[in-house]
Amino acid sequence: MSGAVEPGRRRGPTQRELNRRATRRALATAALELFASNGYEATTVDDIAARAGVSPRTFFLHFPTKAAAAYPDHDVRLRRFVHLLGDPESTPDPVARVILVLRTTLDASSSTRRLRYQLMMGVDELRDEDARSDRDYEAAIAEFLLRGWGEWPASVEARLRARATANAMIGVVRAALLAWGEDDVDPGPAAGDVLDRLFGVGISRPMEIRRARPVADGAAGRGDPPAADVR
Amino acid sequence: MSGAVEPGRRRGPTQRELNRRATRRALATAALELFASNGYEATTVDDIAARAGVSPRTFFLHFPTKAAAAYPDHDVRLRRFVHLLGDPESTPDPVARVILVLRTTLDASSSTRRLRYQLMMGVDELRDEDARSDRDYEAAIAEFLLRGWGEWPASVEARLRARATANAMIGVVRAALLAWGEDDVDPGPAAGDVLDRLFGVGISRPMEIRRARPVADGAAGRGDPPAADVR
DNA sequence: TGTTTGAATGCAGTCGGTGCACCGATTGGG
DNA sequence: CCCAATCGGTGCACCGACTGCATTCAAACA
Repeated sequence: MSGAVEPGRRRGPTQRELNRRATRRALATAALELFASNGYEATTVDDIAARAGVSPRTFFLHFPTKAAAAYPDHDVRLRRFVHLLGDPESTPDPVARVILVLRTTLDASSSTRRLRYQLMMGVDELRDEDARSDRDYEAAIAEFLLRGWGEWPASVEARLRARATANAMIGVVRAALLAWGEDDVDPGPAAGDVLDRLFGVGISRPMEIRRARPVADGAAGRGDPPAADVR
Repeated sequence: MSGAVEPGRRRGPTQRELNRRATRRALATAALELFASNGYEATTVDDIAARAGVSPRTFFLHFPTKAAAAYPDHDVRLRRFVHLLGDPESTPDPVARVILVLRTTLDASSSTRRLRYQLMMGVDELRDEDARSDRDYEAAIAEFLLRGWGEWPASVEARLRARATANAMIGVVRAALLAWGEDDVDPGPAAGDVLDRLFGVGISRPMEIRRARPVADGAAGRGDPPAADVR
């Protein structure tokens, strides 16, 4: 009865892990609330820790910087994104696929999320954090493109092409998100259309995202990611 | 004889201004040397100030952050860039013009500059600073495009289009610069070619840059900018 | 010459972030 | 069921970036 791991029966997270996640979550929400109400600069890490009911030292056990607390689920989203991208072998045109996924990812935009986004973009340090996260997306896209083009390992030219393409795409997405924040332009279609025109791809409509099957790479997948979300 | 500013006769900078520039320069070079020899993190602001022979407090009179000292001439370069862009009225296709200018700007790449660039890109905080400066270029390009398109003031769609275009371009340039840093790919042609393909523009060769005439907007120009430089 | 300006300074203090030693609860093994 | 290892959380001392404020001194100017 001690926990032999039967295959197919997933062993739940330990109590320690649960507690850990709880404090992390508490810190993240406390941070967000304080950022929203008092402003980013006016909020000290001590404030956040106090509100979350933990020691200040603990904060840095969960987030490397104050700014990072504003993007608590970056890695989850990134994983989700890569996951949506899926297997490069399966797509005839990797570029089109990336555009599709980007459009889809951007299509879920709630108004509270918009407020949060506006808040972030108004603070230099958080914009930096955002740009930093973009680099991860860029890397993911570039790698996907290279694999999709059958260039792996990649030549110098192919790497340049892939990165340039990825960066250009990210750039368009940034613009769309900015427009979303400032003028309430729906970022999904906006980015999608511009990307289509730029890369000469045919019309691409958002894909179905509910219950996407995990990619078949055998790794211990953490279950199906929930619906996509804005960035 | 008090200072009636005769037109055509430019009044030299005051002694104070010269001193100021001197200390600023001393700080910048001290910073760069220390960053290069000891690494960015290992270098304290006090070190920089000491090497520049100036009080630590003075550092922050010239640069807002430690990282900013690594990009002491950002505004000069930006001005130069805008200046090269020139009058939007004069160009049939603003996009082509931007590409031309970008290519030209990137074409001047020295090997010491490359070392410096590699150094920068290896440090997260300096990459952030770099990304921050990119935002200024993006804004400049976007505005130029809008004016060139005759969209001023701009509609929401036009703004999105302009910003998306500008961001995409900057993205390609980033990729080219990265390739330059990692694989010694000449960034000017690399970025130019990709941009040409992406935006469907005809072949664009680097423009003549020596002694470009100042833009005729009457403002007290600080004289002709010297030859263009990498970013 | 005398007054004003403003760059540079010194000082005290805030805040973000780290290394370290330690505590105490969960965990897993016997 | 108990013991030992583990590991998240804590307190403390500390560093370095950055700021506000009052002061100084040389350049600018009338």
